[in-house]
Amino acid sequence: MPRQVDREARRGEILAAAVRVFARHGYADSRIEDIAREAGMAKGSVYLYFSSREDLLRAAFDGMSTRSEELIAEVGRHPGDTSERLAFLVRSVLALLTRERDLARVLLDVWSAGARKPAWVDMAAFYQDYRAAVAALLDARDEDGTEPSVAPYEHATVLVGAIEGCVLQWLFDPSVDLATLAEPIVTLLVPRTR
Amino acid sequence: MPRQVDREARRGEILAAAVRVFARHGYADSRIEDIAREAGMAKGSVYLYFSSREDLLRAAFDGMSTRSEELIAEVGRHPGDTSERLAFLVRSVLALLTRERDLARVLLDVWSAGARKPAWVDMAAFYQDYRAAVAALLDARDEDGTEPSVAPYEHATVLVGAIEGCVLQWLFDPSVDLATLAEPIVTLLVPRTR
Amino acid sequence: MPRQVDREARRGEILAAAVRVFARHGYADSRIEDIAREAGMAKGSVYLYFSSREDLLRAAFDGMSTRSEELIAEVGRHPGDTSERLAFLVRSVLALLTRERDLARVLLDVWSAGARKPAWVDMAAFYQDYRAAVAALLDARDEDGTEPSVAPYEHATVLVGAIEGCVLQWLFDPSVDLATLAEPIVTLLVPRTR
Amino acid sequence: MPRQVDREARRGEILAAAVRVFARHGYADSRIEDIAREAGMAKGSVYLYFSSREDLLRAAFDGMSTRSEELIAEVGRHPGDTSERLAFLVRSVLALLTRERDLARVLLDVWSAGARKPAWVDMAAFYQDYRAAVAALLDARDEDGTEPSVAPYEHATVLVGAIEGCVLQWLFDPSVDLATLAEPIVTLLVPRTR
DNA sequence: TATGAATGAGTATTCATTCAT
DNA sequence: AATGAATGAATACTCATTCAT
Repeated sequence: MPRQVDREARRGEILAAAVRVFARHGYADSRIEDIAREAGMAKGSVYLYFSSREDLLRAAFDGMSTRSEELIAEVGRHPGDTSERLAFLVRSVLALLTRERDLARVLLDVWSAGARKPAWVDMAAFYQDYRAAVAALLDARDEDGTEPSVAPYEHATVLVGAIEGCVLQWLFDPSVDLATLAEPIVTLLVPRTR
Repeated sequence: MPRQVDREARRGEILAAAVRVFARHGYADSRIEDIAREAGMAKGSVYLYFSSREDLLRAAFDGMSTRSEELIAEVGRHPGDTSERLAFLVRSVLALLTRERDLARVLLDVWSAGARKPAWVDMAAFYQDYRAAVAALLDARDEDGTEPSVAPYEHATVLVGAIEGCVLQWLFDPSVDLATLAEPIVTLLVPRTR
Repeated sequence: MPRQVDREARRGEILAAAVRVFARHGYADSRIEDIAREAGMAKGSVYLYFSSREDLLRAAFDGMSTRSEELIAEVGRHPGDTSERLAFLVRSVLALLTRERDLARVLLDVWSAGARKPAWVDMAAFYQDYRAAVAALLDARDEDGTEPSVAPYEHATVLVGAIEGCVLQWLFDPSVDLATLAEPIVTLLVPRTR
Repeated sequence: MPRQVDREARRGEILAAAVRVFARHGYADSRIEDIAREAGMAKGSVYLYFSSREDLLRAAFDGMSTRSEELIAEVGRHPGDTSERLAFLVRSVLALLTRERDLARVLLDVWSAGARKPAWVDMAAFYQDYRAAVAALLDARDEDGTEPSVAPYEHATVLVGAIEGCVLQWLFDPSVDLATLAEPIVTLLVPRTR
């Protein structure tokens, strides 16, 4: 019997290596061989777990999107009113990306690749869901009937945009302190519950 | 010097063709031959005006950044108080990108490539200048000494981020109406002058 | 020695599986893994019985050539005169290949590989022996001293060629009825004993 | 303007080089690089004229089949009765292959590849046409109403088979004198006109 | 014996760039 | 200036074979 292997664990190791390499050189300049070396194995072994180089990038995106969805689900269980929940979301997302800097850097490649291949990764759906979740929270806040100055869906678009746009700036320029930006975003874009 | 004029015009045609091709397939999947064909000339001729494929992407970015800088300069000459100037900036940027959709799509590739090669295109500097200009406007507004709830530079980061983040969402999903998002951004993030 | 018997049986199973796979996809497009799966075992196990992929093809050829030699030997024991013996040979060969269609299809690969590697499989010797056996039969018929219109060895070459050439056509086109071709070959190429 | 090139001539040179290389090592063991070197050019240049390695093999077959068809057409214009025409066909085919030994050696690869990929090269159709042409000649001979001992189509199959089968033996064993075999084949398989 | 995970040599193909005309 | 034929470096992926268990 051959060496017993935990396929999922092995897959995870390779993916983690790939994320590190993608973060370092960018997807376009990352060679399968680099990834294999980073994972401490031979080129061919990568293909036992991933069907192609592109498959690795997709898996990286899947990981991110899964985490995001978990985060959004967690927000629903967060104590406090909707303002507090939105604040929690903003802080959590930025904290997550600050922590997982490599994953965040890969975002740039995922964005670029995802925009061209809707069949490959449904970026549109991902952001639609994201906006919808935020809009639902914003809307809940207005149950009292007060008319907000900005419609919830547009407000959600701007809030989501501000998060992503701050991440973008941080990726280009590490002197931008991402974690610290949570408070300005909350202050400016999360309406206080009356 | 008619030769000189010709040369610039030819360069412009090629760059425009490149932008169309990049927008369609993405930089990674755009071949020099595609660009030459789109520009109605032979492959080799492209090299008489651009030194490499990457040079075309850089030129596309240069075009964008020049336009942005012009826009920012224009903002300074815009009549009205700082709130109106900021509103004008937001509207102008979004209108520009809505109009130049191809250029906007190339942004994804520029971001991705720019993040890896600081020497190639100084994305950090570009956004630093962008933020600085916005922060200056925000700061001007507070000359009276009132303490704003969010420091100007952070506020600028969030405002710039919101713009870029809304563009991002629009690029993935054309059902997001970019031009229309100007008002929510203005309402939410441009402080009204007292 | 039951172990020994087991071993031979196992080898036979694998070889049979290989022949089926080779017949289906051709040697060039047959993977060791396909053969192992067809034989109901793991890839590595194949190597316990055959030293390489090529070894399987050689073994397939060996099987065919052994059968052919048996057939030729049997012809010597066949009752009747030489005409009848030759007729029996033609019919037997064509019947054998009709029955073992998979083996026949592998012939194409064996021919192709065999022509390049004399050391690997001695195709030249095989056909030399084949022709010699047929020529001997043809010659025997002429013991009376009558001069035949075609020398025995050349006649044998044409007869063997006709058999192989009919097989070839049948392999390309199943609508060619191989078994039925035995009679035309016999009529045209096996001289009647006077 | 770039160097002027006769595309057809260049294609021909490369194909000729490919045939030499295929003849030497067999298709399976021929590298594109070997072919390029044999043709005195760089690897990439081969792809300016042929879309793939397989395309080269197909082109080799196309060349052969075109020549064969020309030969068959020529037979129709050959003076003499049908016996003489058939004899001419047999002699011409064997002379052609004797002359073009490299092309003949590639036959083995073409047979092997062609049998697996009907869409790629229609071997069945090629031999059907071949048989039909020969059968037509055999049939013409019987216009007087005499019943032949073997039906024309089967006779044609055997005659075509004998030719191919002799070629096969010659390919394995150069001591088989192919050109010389024309007479035995004619004597044995081409019915004399009464 | 049997297994199947791991290996890494091997190669077809692509395409940016060059340069002779 | 313009062309497009030629180049050859670069690389994803395959798969026969090995070997630890």
